[in-house]
Amino acid sequence: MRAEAARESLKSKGIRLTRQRQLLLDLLERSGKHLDAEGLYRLANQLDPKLNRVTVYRTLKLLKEGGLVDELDLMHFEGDQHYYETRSKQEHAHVICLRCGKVEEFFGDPLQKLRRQVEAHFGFQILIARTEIGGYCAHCQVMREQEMAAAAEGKSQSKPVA
Amino acid sequence: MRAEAARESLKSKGIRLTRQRQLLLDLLERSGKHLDAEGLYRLANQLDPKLNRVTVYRTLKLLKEGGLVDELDLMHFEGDQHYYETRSKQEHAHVICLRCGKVEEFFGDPLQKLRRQVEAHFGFQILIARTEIGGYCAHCQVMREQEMAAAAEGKSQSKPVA
DNA sequence: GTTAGTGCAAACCTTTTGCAGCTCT
DNA sequence: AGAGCTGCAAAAGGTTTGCACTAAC
Repeated sequence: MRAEAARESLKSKGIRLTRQRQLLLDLLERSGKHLDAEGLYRLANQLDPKLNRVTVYRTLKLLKEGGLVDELDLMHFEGDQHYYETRSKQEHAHVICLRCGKVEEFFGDPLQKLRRQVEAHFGFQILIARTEIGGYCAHCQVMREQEMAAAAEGKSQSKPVA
Repeated sequence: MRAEAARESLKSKGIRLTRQRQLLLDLLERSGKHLDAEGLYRLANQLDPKLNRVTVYRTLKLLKEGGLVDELDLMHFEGDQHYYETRSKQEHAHVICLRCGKVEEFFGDPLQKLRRQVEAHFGFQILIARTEIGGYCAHCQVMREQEMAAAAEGKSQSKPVA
């Protein structure tokens, strides 16, 4: 259904819906989100071993320019690559745990309010908005405390606490 | 004043305040914000021709890890480099015009509200938050309309509007 | 005097480009 | 037929690393 819309959108711009592009678009929509170019390439390459990494980059660029996918950085948790997600849902922020890498999505009115205020305040026409939040998830906050305690103990090994 | 705090913060971590680091920190604080590594390098290099690009990268990494500077992407308007600003002011969003590249800063309560909601909703401990908004500034909206009109006319040159 | 930091060169990773051949329409 | 697209190889842009030398504490 979503895929249909995408296809229409591309066709209307005189962009060819080749076998490779269908594959990539499908994978982006199906597979859990936040794939980077390399990840998408690996998935695609399993299904079509001839498909080239360059085609992935070119297709992602195309979809991004066409407004069909959004580009994310996810706080560069793993490196400097970009991640992509289909522009399906409502606007949301990405919340990334800097310890375990888990990504949560947050929907909420502050995002819409922010958008409206920026438009009003600057007379700005918003095309893309991206909010990324980094920190520690509930689980990793606990883990970190343990890690810190362990590290402190390790340090005072030769001079144990009285 | 700000510089002092930064120096203290570094010293307390046993990090040496070398000539190069002082220079870079000063430049980051003085010069208008949103410098990327290369821009900072060029500024620094004029004052100390021996200072190496690598030192800039290493120092930026250090300052980022120490929470003294924030890293921005600015929607990758000019490329895939990162930009840096000292963590002086209150939290703000960056609003980037995708035509002229101008960067505005937006302060406003939606940002704090968002932060509080995310913390409450996920039990998340936020370390960094980044909001970047891309689109067209008031001025460029007008320019774009003119450009579009001109382009349309160019296209229909051989077949002018009746 | 130690330990941390610098400079230099070279490597690295991600992404882009040039070009010849292939493929949709 | 012809514009658009792909694959391959090679280059580019941004950043990191290994190592010997230097400087801060």
